[in-house]
Amino acid sequence: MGDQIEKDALFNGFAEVAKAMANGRRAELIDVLAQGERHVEDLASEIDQSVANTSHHLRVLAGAGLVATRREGTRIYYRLASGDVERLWATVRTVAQDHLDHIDELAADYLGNRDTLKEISRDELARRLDDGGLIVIDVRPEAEYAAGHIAGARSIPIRDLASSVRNLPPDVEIVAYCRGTYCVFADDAVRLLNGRRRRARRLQEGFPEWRSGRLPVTIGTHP
Amino acid sequence: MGDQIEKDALFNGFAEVAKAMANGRRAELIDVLAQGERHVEDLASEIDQSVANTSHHLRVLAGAGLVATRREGTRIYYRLASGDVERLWATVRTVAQDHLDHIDELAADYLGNRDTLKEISRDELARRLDDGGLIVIDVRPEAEYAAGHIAGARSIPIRDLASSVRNLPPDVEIVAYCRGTYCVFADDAVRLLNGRRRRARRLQEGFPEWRSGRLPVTIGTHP
DNA sequence: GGGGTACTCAACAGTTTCTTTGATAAGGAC
DNA sequence: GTCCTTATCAAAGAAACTGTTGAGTACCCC
Repeated sequence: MGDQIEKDALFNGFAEVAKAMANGRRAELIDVLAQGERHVEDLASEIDQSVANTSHHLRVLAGAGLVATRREGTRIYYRLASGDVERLWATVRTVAQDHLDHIDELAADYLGNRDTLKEISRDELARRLDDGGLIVIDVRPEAEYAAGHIAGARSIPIRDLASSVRNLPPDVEIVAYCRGTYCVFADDAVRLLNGRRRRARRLQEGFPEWRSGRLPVTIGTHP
Repeated sequence: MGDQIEKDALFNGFAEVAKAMANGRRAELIDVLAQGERHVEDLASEIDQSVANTSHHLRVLAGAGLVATRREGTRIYYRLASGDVERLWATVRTVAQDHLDHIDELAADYLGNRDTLKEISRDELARRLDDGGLIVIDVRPEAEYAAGHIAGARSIPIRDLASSVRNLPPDVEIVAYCRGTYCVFADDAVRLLNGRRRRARRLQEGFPEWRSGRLPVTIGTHP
């Protein structure tokens, strides 16, 4: 017991988990899967990769135990293996944000300037949900809305928002949310709505944080 | 804003953090550094690698912002950059333990059979520290004891334990602790003590968990 | 059973990472 | 200033990883 080779093997085992996340495309997959389960073809188009490559990366994630699968006919649905994996991904983002010098710059390049965007915190939204006088829109792809969304939110994927603005009642404040702090959908939604002279704010966090905070969630699409 | 190339770059950034932990030797370094700061030569002998290779891995960790340094004469001391990094390492271990099929086997190979070893929880030890009637020994290397240890614990590195048993008062229960759940030092200590007909238990967690639980800690060696 | 869809597997070339070796820099002792 | 210790750097071969291509397998519908 306690010899060097076995110690190395054990720590290599721990490193396998990190290795599974150690690729940008796999990180994207985990970020998407944190929203809810999706099938392979869907995931491939989401991360803009070939199905074969996406499948390959998903197998790597499955090999490290980070994701699990379910078959439904010809489709295979992948999901995160547990809330621990979600927590791991959140911790990686936190450490990157706090300690990696250039992550702010990369985030700014991707997200653009957020200074002019109004925000609302999770807790404030939770309070004001009951009061009414507020419309919450989920601007993620429909599949993610179906897999779970903030109770009372309406699904308007960001691609459809421009053509759907007219259907939103005027003079009511709108809150848009998406996958999380590093997701651009809600930003784009608020910018678009502001351009149409609507009052709009962005939820600071995303759906995974809302769900893990045990705030009210609905699963499935409404009739 | 929001284009694919920039999105990929951002997620590659997040993946850098995971990549930094994605090597068994670097995982060992993080595990040792979670105990407190150490200099390079010391770390090299701890993980049984050349100084050059250890230095190389430490530069990788520093590049990802996971460790920070301090110079003291010719020595350079490395430490974890923050409690976030400690938390990240703990989360990786948790996920590996819960989701990686063969980690139990690897742990068993390294640690041996723990069935016959008595344990004590962190909370129970914290309660019984005040009562007395208990000796706590820190069986990690001296440098780790010096960097911080459980208040009231005595430093007896595992290598010195066999020759120091006679100095421990008889008929008093002994609690041994080390780096954490996957550290073998306390196991070996309890086995050795049991062999000498002493009552001994192993602290379930290690020093990092004790410290992050805000339980009483002392820094430095005693006169 | 035939044909189509959804996904995985195997092989391959290009790239990156790991460890070792030997050289170089920075600081302290004399 | 010279020598010694400590740590980093540079180069190089071996090993592992990435993304693509084309073949193969599982399931469904007819």
